Amino acid sequence: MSEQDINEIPKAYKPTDVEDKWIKYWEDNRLYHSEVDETKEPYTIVIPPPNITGILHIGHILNNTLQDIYIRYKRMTGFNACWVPGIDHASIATESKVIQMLKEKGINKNDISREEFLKHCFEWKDKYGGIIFQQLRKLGVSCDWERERFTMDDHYYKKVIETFVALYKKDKIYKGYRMVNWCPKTKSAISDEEVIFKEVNGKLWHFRYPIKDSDKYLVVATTRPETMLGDTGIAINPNDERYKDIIGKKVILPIVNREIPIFGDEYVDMDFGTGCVKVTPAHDVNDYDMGQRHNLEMINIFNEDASTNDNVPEDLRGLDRYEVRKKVIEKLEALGLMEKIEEYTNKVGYSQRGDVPIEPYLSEQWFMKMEELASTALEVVKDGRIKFHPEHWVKTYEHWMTNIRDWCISRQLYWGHQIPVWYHNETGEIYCDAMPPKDVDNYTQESDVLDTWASSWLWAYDVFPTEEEQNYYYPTNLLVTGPDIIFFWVARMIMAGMEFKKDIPFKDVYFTSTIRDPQGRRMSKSLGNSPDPLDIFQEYGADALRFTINYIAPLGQDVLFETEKCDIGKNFANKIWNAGRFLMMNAQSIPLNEELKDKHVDFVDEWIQSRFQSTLKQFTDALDKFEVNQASKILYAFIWNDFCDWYVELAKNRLYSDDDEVKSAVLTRSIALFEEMMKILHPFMPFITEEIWQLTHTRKQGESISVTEFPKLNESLINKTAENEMDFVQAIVSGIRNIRGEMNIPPSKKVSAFIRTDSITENQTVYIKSLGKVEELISGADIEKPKASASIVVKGVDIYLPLEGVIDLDVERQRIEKEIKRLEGAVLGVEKKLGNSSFTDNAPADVVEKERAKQRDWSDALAKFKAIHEDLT
RNA sequence: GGGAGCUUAGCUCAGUUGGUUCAGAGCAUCGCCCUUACAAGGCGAGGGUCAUAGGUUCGAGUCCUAUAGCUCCCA
Repeated sequence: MSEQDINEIPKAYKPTDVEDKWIKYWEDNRLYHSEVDETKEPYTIVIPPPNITGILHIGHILNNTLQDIYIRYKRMTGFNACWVPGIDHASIATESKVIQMLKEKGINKNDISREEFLKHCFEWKDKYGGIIFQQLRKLGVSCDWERERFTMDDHYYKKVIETFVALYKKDKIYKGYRMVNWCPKTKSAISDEEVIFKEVNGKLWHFRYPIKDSDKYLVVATTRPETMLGDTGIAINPNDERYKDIIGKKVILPIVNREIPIFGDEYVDMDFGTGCVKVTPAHDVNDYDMGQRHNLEMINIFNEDASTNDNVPEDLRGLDRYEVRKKVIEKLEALGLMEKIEEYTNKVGYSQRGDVPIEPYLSEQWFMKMEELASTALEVVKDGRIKFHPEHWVKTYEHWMTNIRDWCISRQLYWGHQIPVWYHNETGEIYCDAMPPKDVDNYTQESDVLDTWASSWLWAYDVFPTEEEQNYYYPTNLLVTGPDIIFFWVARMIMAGMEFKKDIPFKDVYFTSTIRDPQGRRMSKSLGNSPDPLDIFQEYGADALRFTINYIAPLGQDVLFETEKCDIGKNFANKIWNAGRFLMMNAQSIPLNEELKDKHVDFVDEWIQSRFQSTLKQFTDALDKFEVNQASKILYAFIWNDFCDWYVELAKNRLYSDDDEVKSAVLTRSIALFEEMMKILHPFMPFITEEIWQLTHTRKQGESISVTEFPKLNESLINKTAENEMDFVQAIVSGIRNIRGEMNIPPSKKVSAFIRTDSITENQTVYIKSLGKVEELISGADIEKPKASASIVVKGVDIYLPLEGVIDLDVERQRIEKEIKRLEGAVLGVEKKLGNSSFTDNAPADVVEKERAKQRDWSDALAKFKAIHEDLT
C-alpha cells in the first residue's frame, strides 16, 4: 500500500484527475521508446498516418485503441514493442484547404510561384499537422513519439522519389494520353478509387438525330446532353434487327452539323433505351473503348475546369458544363429534335475530395503497371502469409486485384512529391533520376506530383531510416485500418513490400468496424452526427471510451455509436475503482504479509484462482484470434461477476474475522490477484489500471504497470473440485435469494434455512449464511420439511426456508408449479431422445451418457418438487 | 448487373467445429434494498416459434437451397 491516505481516494472514480498525469509520466520516462535490440523479438506496428488536415474523430479512437491494445499487450509479454506514429501530407485535401485559406486572404494560387505555395503548405502543416497527435495522446496511446514521421520528411521524400525512379527504370511506370477521372474543381486527375458513386435523380433525354440523305431520324438517349457536342459516332448492336440496314450510314449531328458514322458494336444493350447509343469517345469510358475499336475521332469539348472549349460552336464556348447543358436542350427543343424527357435515377461519380461530379477526361498522365505487382500481392494474401481479420475481406481484395487497371499516379498539384522527370527543352528527351540532370538549365521538370498513396505505400518500411532498423523491425506485425482503404493503401503497401523488400509488410491486417450513428448513418461533419472525442474524454474518461468502443464493436460489423453508451465503460471503471478502494481501505488496518500469501487457502480462493486462470486463457486466446470484442467481454464478466459480486463478498467474511493471520493472508492474496487483474486489463484501460497499481504498493519513480510482466498462464491452478464446490454454494445462495425476492423479504430480515444433507461443510455453511442473509442454517440427512416453508432443490439437495407469517402460499405454489412444468418439459425431451434408438445408436457415447445423466438429475429434481408441491400447506 | 455481409428479447448485439439447462449479455422495463467498496450500486423478476419456406440429420440460431427485407463494396 502506498503512503496515500485512503481518505484522499475519492468514492467515485474521476478520470480527468488521473489521465493527464500518466500521459506525462509515461512520456517523460520514455517508456514506449524502442531501439533495435537483437536479444528481444520485435513487435511492430506502423500507424495509419492521419491527414495533416484531419481532426480526431471517433473512427480514430477505435482504430488507435486497437493498436494500443496490441502494442501494450505485446510489450507486457516480453516483446520489443515499437509503434511508429506519423502523418500523411494528403496532397489533394491539403492543397484544397491551403487554396481556400489563401483565397480568404485574397491570394490566388495561380498568382504565386510553386515555391511560395509550398511554403504556405508547410506553414499549414506546422500549424495544424500536430493537432491530431496532441489529441491522440489523450487517448493514452503508447506510440514511440521519438519516431514520429511525416510523408514529406526529407528522408521519406527521397525514398519516394527513388522508388519512382526504380520503377521507371524497370519499365513499370509510363506516361500516356488516356482517359482519366478528372476533378474539375481541383483540376487534377484522380484515381479510380477516389471516385465515389452517388445516386442522383436526373433525367434521360431522348434526342432525334437526322439520318443523312433521308427524312428519317434515330433516337438516342443520354443523361448528359451537353456531351453531344463531342459525339463522333452512333453505335448499334449488329444483331439488332431494327437497325440492321442503317449500319454504315451517317447522321447529321444537330447543332454542330457534323457528319458522324453509324456503326455496329456488340457492347450496345439492345434492350436499353432505343438501342441506339451516341458515342462521345473523349468524355465517356465506354465510348472511349468503342472509339478505339472503330477509329472514331476524339473530340475533347472541355477545358480543365469543365467549361466548353473551342471545339464547340462559337456561341456555346466558355460555358460551364451545366450551362451548356441547358443551352443544348433549348436548341434541340427549338429544332424540334427533342423526342421526350424521362425521369431517371443513376449513379454519378463524384470526386472524393472536390465533391463535384468527375469528368472522364483525356489527358496526359503517368501510370504504374499493375499486373505483375498485383499478382504477387494477391498471392501472399491467398496463401495466408498475410492474414486478414475478418477473413472475408480476402474475397474483396481478390476481386479487386484480379480486375485491376493501371494506376494513374500523377496529380496536377503542387503539394506532394514532384515527379523526378525532366524534359529536355529542345529535344523533349526524358530524363528520370533522383538527382536533376547536370545541365538542369536545359531541362524543365515535370510539374505533376505523385498520388499521395504512391508515397504512403512505402510506410511499412521507410519509416525506419536505416538498413539495420528495417532488417530488425520489418516485416511489421499488425496493421489496423478501415476496410475503406483496402485498395488505396493496404493493397499498395503489400505491392511495395513484395517489390522492394521481397517480403510481406505485415503479418496480420485487422479491418475495423465502421462507426455509425444510432440511425446507422456514417459519421460526417455535414450531418453533425459525429461526437467530439475530446468531449467524451472530459465527460466519461478516455478509458471508458476505449473500453466501450471495443465492447460494442463486433469483429467485421459496423458499430452504432452514441455517446451515452460510454456509460458501459464509465460504470465499469467506477466498479473497478471501488473494488480497489475497498481493498486499500482494508489495507489501512490489516497488514499485508507476502509470507502469508499461500496460507489459509480455502475453496473460494481456489475457485477465484481457477476462474482467473481460465479467464486469462480465454482472454489471450481471443486476442490472439483478433476477437478483441470477445476479449473485452471476458474480462468484464470476470471482474464484475466473479471477482466483485462473489469473491469480494465472500472474502469479507474472513476480512472481518478475529484471526489477524487469516485477515492478512486473505487481503494480501486479494490485492495480489487484483494487481494481476489490472495487468490484464491494462491494454484496454491504461489509466485506471496504472493509477490503481501505483496505489496498491509504493512504486519507484519510472516504474509503471505498462512495463510489468503480463500474467503467465498456470493451468495447474485450474481446479474443477473448487469450481464444483463453488457452483454448489452459488446455486444455494441464488436459490435463497430467489425466494427472498419472490416473497419480497428485505435483506434486513434474516431467515432460517434447513438443508437436507449431511455432506455440507462448516465453511460452506458460513458463506451461505452470509450471502443468503441466513441467521440459522441447520443441515442433516434426516431433516424434515418445516411447516409453511419455501423450498428449492439444488444438485439433488432439498433446502427449506421456514417462512411462517411471511410466506405467501400462492406465490410459493406458483413458483413450484413453474419449476415442475419446466422440469417436465425437459425430462420429456430427454426421454424422447433416449427412447429413439437412432439417437442412442448414432450419437457419440459421451453425448448419450450426458443425456442419461440429465435424465437422472432432472427426474430426481422433478420428483422432489412434486413432493414439495403436494406437501405445500 | 457482379460481389460481400446482415436479419436472435423493446433496443444494440454474443452465440467458435450441429447435441434442449445455449436460447445468452448490456441497456431499457418491473419488484425489493441507502447491507460499513460502489445508488455510476446490490439482489431478484418478466420478456424471444432465433426473418420466411423447404431440405440434410437421430438431432439445426448453428449446415444446404430458395424467398423477402436491410447494409456496404464494385461496375
